Amino acid sequence: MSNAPLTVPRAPLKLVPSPAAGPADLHTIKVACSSCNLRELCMPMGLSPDELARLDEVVATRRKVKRGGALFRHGEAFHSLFAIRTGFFKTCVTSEDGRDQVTGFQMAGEIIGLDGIVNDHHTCDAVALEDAEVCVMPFDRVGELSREIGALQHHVHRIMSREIVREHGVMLLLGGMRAEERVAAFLLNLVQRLHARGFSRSELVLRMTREEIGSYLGLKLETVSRTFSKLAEDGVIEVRSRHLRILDAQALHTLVTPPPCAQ
Amino acid sequence: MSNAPLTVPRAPLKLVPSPAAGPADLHTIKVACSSCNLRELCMPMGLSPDELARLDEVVATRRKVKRGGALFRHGEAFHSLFAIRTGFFKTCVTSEDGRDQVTGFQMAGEIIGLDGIVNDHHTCDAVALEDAEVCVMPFDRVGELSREIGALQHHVHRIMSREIVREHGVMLLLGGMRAEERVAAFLLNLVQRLHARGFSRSELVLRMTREEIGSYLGLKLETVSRTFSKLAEDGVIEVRSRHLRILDAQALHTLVTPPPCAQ
DNA sequence: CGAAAAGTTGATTGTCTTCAAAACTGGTGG
DNA sequence: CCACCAGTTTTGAAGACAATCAACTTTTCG
Repeated sequence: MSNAPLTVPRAPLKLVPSPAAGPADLHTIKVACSSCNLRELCMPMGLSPDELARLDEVVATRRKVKRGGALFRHGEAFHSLFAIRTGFFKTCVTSEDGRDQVTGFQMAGEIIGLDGIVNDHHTCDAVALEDAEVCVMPFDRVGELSREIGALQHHVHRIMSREIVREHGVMLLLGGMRAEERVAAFLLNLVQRLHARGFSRSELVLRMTREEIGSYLGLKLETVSRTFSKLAEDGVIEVRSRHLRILDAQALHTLVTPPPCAQ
Repeated sequence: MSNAPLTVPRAPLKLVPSPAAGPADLHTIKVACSSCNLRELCMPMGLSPDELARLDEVVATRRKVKRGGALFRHGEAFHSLFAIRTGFFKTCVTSEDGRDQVTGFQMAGEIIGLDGIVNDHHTCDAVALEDAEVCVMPFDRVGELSREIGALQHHVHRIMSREIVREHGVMLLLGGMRAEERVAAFLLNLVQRLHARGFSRSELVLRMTREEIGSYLGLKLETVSRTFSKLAEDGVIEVRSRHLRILDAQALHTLVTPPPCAQ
């Protein structure tokens, strides 16, 4: 089996390379995964040229989603997985009594829609937090091609497994951490993923509101705001509305992983 | 307070059908999924006789795990998925600083080990809460057969998707519910799954400690205990150590889904 | 520009945790 | 068979943390 490193160090990709689509209708444009610079984020590696060419068959179309718009909503029929090309999404589940819980924030190269497989219906909403574009990958086609390309099959399994492991991490966070630790873990995770995509290791723009962060972290928006202020006071971060700079990454790490004696 | 003894009949229905194994070493016995009465829980349905026969190739061996023993631990190499034949497991993740979080409780017919796929290493521990037996399904073999049997491929996808959706539910619970709601949701989920396996709809034996319940629900063990006591006081449940009876399922449901006005 | 949305901050309340002690359970060996 | 012991569970009292309520400021966007 591949002994790729556990955390995949990604070369700083230059993202959002002006799709150069021209005036044609984007919804019908054929997109070549084989020439997409996000490939290494959402597609398997080490394919033969032939397999690479076949991979292009997976993506049927692209689809644009305006900021605030939904890529899918819970209850809708499930047909496709979506690979984010540009933009930023949140996914959230809604309980029967109307409570809302953000289950994740997704960015370029990540796959959403996995929740819909089990019952052929989406069980959460995927909402764009900024104008976005996704690759539509009909799940039937993914399945067919998986049967022929072993690497793709394994890749699909890995993506789903990764999501399960990610959610374990969120459960750890929600289950036992205090507000400051949650926020620190959130920021570190976000900036790490952004850095893997070629962005700064210390500066980021929050695409979501305090309320959405709070929902994700199991906190109220006031608590998120207060925690930001506290961290800023301590010189750990610098916040100006949605622009955030990490001044002391080490301090954030220490917050997430307090020394055993310090508890 | 306690009138009738809270004894839960072991598998009144079809489960655990006297393995008919004979004296041979169980670890080398070939188990036929095609004749396993848990098949409908862990295997796809609607297969042809031929496919059914081939399915038997998936399970290599069985493995017994004593109460308190680990089926696998985080860090161990991943080779196989496990289908629980008998017994009861918990899975838990451990953060760097030693914090522990139970991520789920698993019973007969459920699949564990999915977390190991992404990095070829398990990321959580699976510990038996009572003597247990599992079917060992080498993941390579699952993959191979999936390529040939479409229904199996889809089934694997569904199982992983189901786990993702389940975890969404846990996030909803951990993110926003109060102690009483969490405990109510936990009990309803547990008894529902037990009922699907032929057990009582209202009586159950908790295989885990208050502390393990608390870890799963993001509460301290004292809070779990207090909440049980409170629910018992209110006549919603009856608890005697690990034997529990649900007296008012409707009340539990109402707790989990409070009327919109009660926000 | 002006209204609405988002964010900040303070005061107070409520829920859960923490600390502590006692009671119970189930298993073991005398 | 019973006594005993460790682990588990219950319960009480006090304290901590985040939620809530509220007022105000800033930012965003039509």
